[in-house]
Amino acid sequence: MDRAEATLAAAGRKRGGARRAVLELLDGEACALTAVEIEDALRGERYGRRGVSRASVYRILDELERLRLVKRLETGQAMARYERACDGQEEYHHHHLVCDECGLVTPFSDPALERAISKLSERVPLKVSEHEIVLHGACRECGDD
Amino acid sequence: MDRAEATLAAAGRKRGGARRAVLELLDGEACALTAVEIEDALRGERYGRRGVSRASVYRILDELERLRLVKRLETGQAMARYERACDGQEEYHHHHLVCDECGLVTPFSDPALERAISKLSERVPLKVSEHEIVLHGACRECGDD
DNA sequence: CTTAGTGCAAATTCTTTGCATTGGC
DNA sequence: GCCAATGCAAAGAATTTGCACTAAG
Repeated sequence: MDRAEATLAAAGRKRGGARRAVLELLDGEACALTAVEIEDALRGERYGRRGVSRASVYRILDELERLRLVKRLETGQAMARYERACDGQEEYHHHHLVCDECGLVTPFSDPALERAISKLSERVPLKVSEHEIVLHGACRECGDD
Repeated sequence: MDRAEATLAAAGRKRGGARRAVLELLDGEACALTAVEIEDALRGERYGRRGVSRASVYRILDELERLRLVKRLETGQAMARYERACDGQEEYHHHHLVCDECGLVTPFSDPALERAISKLSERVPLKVSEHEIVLHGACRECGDD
């Protein structure tokens, strides 16, 4: 949140209520939400029934992504998801499990995997800045045969 | 290819020229293509200038994906990409490097990473069937500062 | 000849843009 | 007051669907 405020100010931005609401929402959310989920959540009481138009949601997310305050991710579910970026904060870094049956998205993290990724990143023909890992399958609910 | 023919036959499908062309194209391609790239490629000489309507391309890819003959992947580039599935054939299994500047997509594979993934898959609340890894960054051309 | 395979065009869905208005500073 | 921030409605882009027609078995 603080970093967000600072970065935005540094970018010469004013504080809009809508953007503020989006930031607060994502800050409190552990995992990735879709634009529509965000729009709906902001219509709720929790955020003062403020309501933010969908266009604004997209515009705001897009800007936050450029400022690296938000990370956009694709889970193979036709719409993009967004979550706060954990700039450096290891404890927030994670990846996703996606249930292909019901669409449930859950976060997970694994040090061994991160180590493998970072070693790999050094010997690949790309200056790696991000990585995204998605495991697909059936969740407990759906896959209990 | 053979497996494809067999699977399709088993599913009671007839052999259409369009689907055949898509299969041949993907079979010869090492990495993932977008629907449009596929459509364009099939218009070319190599595939008898057959030409396959975009709707068919999507329909065919969708079916092949359901039959697990093709793998769909999202690289954060707004459109999905498709490549042949390497059912069991370890030597074909790979992941992707995406240059966020120019959009170049390159394949790579890494045994250590695969080991980490498979170990991880066992202790996660999901019956994992697939995994997808994408490294984002700047390629040689774009990131040579 | 029966059913899958295709093309074409219209329809959907997610996302972006244009333009007028509102609101920080 | 000036420029960023928003809302609304229209525009776009990728993908899907409906329907008529062709073709494989």
